[in-house]
Amino acid sequence: MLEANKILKKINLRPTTQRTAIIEYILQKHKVHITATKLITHLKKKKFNISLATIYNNLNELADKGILRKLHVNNDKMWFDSNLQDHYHFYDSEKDELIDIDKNEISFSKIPKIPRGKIKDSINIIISLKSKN
Amino acid sequence: MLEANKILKKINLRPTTQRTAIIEYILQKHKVHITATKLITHLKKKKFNISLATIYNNLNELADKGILRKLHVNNDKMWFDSNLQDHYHFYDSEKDELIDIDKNEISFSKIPKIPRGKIKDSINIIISLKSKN
DNA sequence: TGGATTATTAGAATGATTCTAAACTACAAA
DNA sequence: TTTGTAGTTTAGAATCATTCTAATAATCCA
Ligand SMILES: [Mn+2]
Ligand SMILES: [Mn+2]
Ligand SMILES: [Zn+2]
Ligand SMILES: [Zn+2]
Repeated sequence: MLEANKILKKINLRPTTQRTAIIEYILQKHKVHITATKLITHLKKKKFNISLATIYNNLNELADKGILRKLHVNNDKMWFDSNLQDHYHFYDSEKDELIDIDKNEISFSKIPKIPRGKIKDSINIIISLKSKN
Repeated sequence: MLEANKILKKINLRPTTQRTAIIEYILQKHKVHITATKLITHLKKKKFNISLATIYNNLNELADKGILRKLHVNNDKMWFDSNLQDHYHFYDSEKDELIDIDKNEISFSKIPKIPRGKIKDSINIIISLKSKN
């Protein structure tokens, strides 16, 4: 059984050709940052036909099941991240590309006091890059 | 001359009633995080009529002139921040509200190596909050 | 194998933002 | 003051990412 389909079985989703294609893309690259548009473009280039709605349905479903994580980078589009570790990102705006920053590449010597009655839900750190002059 | 209009004169924009209203709102609260929709709702409540296009035109123009800063929080909408200091944010998703974190409330004991050929453009830190239990 | 459940899809709907082009206003030169 | 011009506002259309709808198709398992 395909690795992709083992994953689908584990999370109780039927192994359709569309899902398998999406998951195989994710597995192949191991650590992926992808958007719906980038993914459909990639698949269409490989002559694999799929609708945009299916891409969204599945990326969101995989995020719900904890296989992917959703990232807000800028207001343009939703990113899906296959790296499930705690980590942060560089954003290369010229290439429109995210680069992982391992959790232990950043450490804090001082962290802010959380407002009372609240607890931390998630920390999002994005370091935007530009070209050296 | 109104404080708002002094600002407009300094940045070479004509003091229209719409602009004056927008800037007065920003000044009154001193440190503001606002979105276009929140602002138009506020102004309409005060019986001040203005079009959404004008809100966007002006918030963007003020951002261009360095009077406001644009913030990406999530993909829903653009935020405009009147706090020009280097700082970070808590995001209270229940209230849909941003809270400033002063630059010196966070310090780093380790910072990641910037990829070669690139330099840091901006650092964006958002700590999303949820209610305790 | 049949029927229920789940999935895919095209196209419509939604929401934020920008664009267009026409009407209006501020400003300053005469 | 008047008036021409550049700058501004506006309604509504356009755009783009995303979600929804409801019809069709595939998967599953009794
Ligand atoms: Mn953006
Ligand atoms: Mn969002
Ligand atoms: Zn990542
Ligand atoms: Zn702020």
